[in-house]
Amino acid sequence: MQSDHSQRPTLADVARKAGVSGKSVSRVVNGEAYVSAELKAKVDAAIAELGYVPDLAARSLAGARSFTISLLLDTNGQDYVIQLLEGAYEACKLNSYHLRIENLDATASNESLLERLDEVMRHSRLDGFILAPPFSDNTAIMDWLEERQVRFTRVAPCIERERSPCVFVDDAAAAGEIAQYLVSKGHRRIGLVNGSPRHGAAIARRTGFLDKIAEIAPDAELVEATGNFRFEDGIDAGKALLGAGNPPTAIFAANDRSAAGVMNACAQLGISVPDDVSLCGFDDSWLAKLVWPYLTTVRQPVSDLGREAARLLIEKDTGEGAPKQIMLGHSLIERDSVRSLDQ
Amino acid sequence: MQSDHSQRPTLADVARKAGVSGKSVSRVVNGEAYVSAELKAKVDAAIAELGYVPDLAARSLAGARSFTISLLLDTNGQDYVIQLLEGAYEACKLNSYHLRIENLDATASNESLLERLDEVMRHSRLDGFILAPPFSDNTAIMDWLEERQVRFTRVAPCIERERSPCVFVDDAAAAGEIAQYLVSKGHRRIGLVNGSPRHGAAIARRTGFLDKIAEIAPDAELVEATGNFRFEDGIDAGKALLGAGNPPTAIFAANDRSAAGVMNACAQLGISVPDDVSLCGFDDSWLAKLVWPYLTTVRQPVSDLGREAARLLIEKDTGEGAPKQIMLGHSLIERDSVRSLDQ
DNA sequence: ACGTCTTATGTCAGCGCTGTCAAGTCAGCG
DNA sequence: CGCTGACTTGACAGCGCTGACATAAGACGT
Repeated sequence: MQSDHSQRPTLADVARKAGVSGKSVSRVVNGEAYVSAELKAKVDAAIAELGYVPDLAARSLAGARSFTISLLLDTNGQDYVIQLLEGAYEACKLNSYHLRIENLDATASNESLLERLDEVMRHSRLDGFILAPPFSDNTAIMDWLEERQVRFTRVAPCIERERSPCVFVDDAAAAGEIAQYLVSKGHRRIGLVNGSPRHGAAIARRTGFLDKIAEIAPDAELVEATGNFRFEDGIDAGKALLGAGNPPTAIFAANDRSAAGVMNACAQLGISVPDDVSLCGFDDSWLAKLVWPYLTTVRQPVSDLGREAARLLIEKDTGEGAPKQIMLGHSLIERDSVRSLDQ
Repeated sequence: MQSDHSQRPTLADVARKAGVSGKSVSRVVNGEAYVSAELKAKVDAAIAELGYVPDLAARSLAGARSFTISLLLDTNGQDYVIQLLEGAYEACKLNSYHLRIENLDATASNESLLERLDEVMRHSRLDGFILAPPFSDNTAIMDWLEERQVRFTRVAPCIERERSPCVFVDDAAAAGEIAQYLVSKGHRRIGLVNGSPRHGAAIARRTGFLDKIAEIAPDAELVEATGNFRFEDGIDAGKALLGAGNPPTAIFAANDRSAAGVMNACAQLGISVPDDVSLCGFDDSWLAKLVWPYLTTVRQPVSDLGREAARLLIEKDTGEGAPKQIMLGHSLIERDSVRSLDQ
């Protein structure tokens, strides 16, 4: 019944076909040193012919590595989660790794987070962790991991970037570009909807925005509103900013979600975007095209962030002198929510 | 260096502590038959004391099962993906299973889908698949899987439900409830924004809605618009429905996303929701609370669907006479996008 | 010519578990 | 009272791979 039990060729099959020892095949597969080009060629040929794929279970049982990494994130209300996942998965697939998702509640106490982590660790062998925001800035988790000598990489950390391999975008520069863009469109009275003070990224975006404005248009008026990255915050901020006298001609919201909120406030107030007020978001999440007009925003290469973070973790062995901190580029996505005042 | 190499207790440790053979521990862990209560008690005590957790890698290497299942879905534009994932993950975690995500492009040809599946199968041992929409209605995939005797369960299938274990909600009944609700609010001129004809669910929703209207308010006027579940479709449909003379007083869109599109069309047309037109969506996805006013919609217990689908797959052994087709309840979520005409 | 180091390949045990088979125990039964 | 068959437990090989170690063949220095 189970005799057909997966015809998958084994390492031994490859060895037989190539006329070498099993260990040699293993060496080739793992890219170990001291393998002659000739032997490698023979083995590679046999592998290709048989369509051999190493068995993960056997590898992790026999060796020190588990070929499994874990992604720590909070799916709650985060629009980039899927893209992050996609990127990380891709990198894992490419390297024959498993990816485990660990969905934690970012608002939970550090103790309960660590407890959960402990549970995770004792339930499966893990080669390392990817820390997604806001865990990428959680020093308690980093301490805990380091203490246990567990490797980890971080996505979009804002603090202690040299503490681990990490990938990020330059939030401040990106926000600065938005500032530059709005100023170039003639805006001089600008509203700013801030993000959660718990996210370092929110602070970087604010600072980058403000600094750039001060640099290129010191005469500009700025009005800030507090926020927390949520849709409702955007609504409130939008009402606060636009309901008062002398409203700004443009608003920059720290993420797309709160920008969508601002847009809704506009709809409620009978204000037209972009005719009456221009609007910029941040993230280029799927939300940016679920509002009308489509949102001008900054694209973060989120799936690339996920992919690179996974790659950094996986390639610890191979990756040698490569820089451990990777900054990825962002780009301003011009859509329809900003209008020029110069005409 | 690697001497501390995970203190995880092994089956042998448990056996020693309990004074029984390793095989007996294995029997208890796997809930096999022919184990005396006495032995089970001893073993359970030892397991608890040691905090023993079976090693997945060793289990799958030694046994026939891999303790890994795969979830086939298309993340593209689907708002329920994360919830589905969460549910499936939870069930897996609970049973010490691994979950692999396979993200396929639903618009690809069946050949390329099957090719991809083949690749997936030869790269990892898999105990089975969960087919999410629209793959849950793909007979080519089902044929292929059955041919290879690979087990699978389906989420929200619309055709051949008895063909495999599956979980679903009664789309037709849910749409009928929306119909009833709108009629009870006094609406008699109603618009319908249809979903993708490729999704069986879209057809069920339409039929359920129409049938119920015919039953309880045969005098009602219905206007249909084609759609494809997308935001843009909602915009187009909304404009078509509301731009013409004698517009409907209420609109039912086949999913939240296109409902959001309708809402945008309203904003563009200067039509107020719900004052000028009432609006219902379907899914209760995140989007329902990312529009203003919040969307009245039908909640599908998506994460439960995921969880149950995984459970059905995992418990094939244990689950005996249990029904293989599970229908989960839906519920109408009344928010702010519908108004009563009776006052 | 001989030891020594580097390179290249092979042998073999064993990771932690389960499948198979064997070996017991004990009830019921002719 | 011995025998069948349903239970209950254990011994042991081996899943597919890698780590540790052994071995062998040049390269090099003295």
